[in-house]
Amino acid sequence: MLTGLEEKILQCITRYITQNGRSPTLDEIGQLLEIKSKGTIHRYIKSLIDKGHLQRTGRNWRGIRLTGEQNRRLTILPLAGRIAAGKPIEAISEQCEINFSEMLLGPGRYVLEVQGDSMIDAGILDGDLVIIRETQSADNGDIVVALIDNCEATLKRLRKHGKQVELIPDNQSMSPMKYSADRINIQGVVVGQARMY
Amino acid sequence: MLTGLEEKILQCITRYITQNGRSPTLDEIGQLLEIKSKGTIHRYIKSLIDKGHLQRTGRNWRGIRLTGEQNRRLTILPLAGRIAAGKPIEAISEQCEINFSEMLLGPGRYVLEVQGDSMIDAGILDGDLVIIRETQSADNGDIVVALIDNCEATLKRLRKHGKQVELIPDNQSMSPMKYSADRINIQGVVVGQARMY
DNA sequence: ATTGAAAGTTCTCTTAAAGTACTCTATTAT
DNA sequence: ATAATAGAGTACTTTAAGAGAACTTTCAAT
Repeated sequence: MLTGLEEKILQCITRYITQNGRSPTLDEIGQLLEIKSKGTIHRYIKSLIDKGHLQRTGRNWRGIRLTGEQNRRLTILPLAGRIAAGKPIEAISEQCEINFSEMLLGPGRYVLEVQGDSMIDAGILDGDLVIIRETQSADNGDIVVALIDNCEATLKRLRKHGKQVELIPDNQSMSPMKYSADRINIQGVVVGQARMY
Repeated sequence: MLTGLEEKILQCITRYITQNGRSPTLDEIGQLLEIKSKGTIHRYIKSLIDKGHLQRTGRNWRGIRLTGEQNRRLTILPLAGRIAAGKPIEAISEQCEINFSEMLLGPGRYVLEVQGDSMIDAGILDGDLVIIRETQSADNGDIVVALIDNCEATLKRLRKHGKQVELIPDNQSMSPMKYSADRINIQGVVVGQARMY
């Protein structure tokens, strides 16, 4: 069980890490909580480590880590339910959490900002972010980052016809384009899409 | 765990490589970061190599490579650039990272799975996830989770007209609905949207 | 092939900042 | 009264960061 101060310090550290990407120093914690003595802070950090809520990486500065339990909270949000027009929110029983790290993490992931409306029917709007997994190969129907003639890059849906490759915009007012396979270089496939309001 | 300088040097190298296509010399890094001693730079390059964030190709000049390991950070992904149909990927120099934790974290965040097509013109499709920030108040134009008569919940765009509240679906084939303000309860606003493929 | 400038490597020395280990005191609940 | 919690403060150790000297290696011009 945590005491009041332990709780406050743990929250403070969690917030600091999520905001700044690295852990705070003792003095910074002290400033945030208006505690003047870093000796005090240190004592409670230590008891939090003993209780298993924090870890320490070596003796480095800013070497406080959250334990796995808390770390998971960073990319997991509660999935409250389904929402549809005109119905109460339908509570979900089985899977009650959404883990974004599956989408975000992994080797060769990076983000592109989408410009233009060529994928609008797939719900990818101008300004959206797409998360790309680097790969040279892709399946039919995948949305891919394709390099045409080693020069132009574009985001389109892929369809292969033998030695022909078709790049299909998901936009009714645009037409698909066909290329011979050797002109097209797949750079990656879209594994996620996100938008912030 | 990276120290402040290690972090700065890694960022500096990444930016230099994306801008110039080759890695910088120690002195160039020193100039960019206003560090006079290349011995210092070298020390941190070395520890970055030890920690697996950089590689060295033989003993050539400008022989530093990125490993991609640094992309693994929790909710921060590199923003590689903008992509538009028919143009090369436009490299982004200023902000080269996207921090998803801003969207995902914070008090009172939860996720709903969207059912139906009522917000399709806003790029929110059936099956998408929306990240909600709990709040009772919202501004005109916000997409909100609204509770009608304490019974039905719905995801709509909000417009207030005095004591009237309009809930507008972003779907041309559906019509807005007006309610008196006391029948509507705002439960939260959409702060993000995500889709996984 | 030689050579000199540029780049990289390996040290030592220094300073400021951060972490650790204590002691002492005050408050509060049991 | 006693124990648990909370805080101040002091002294000390360790780490991060930087300067700079001395050295080796690489590269390109001759």
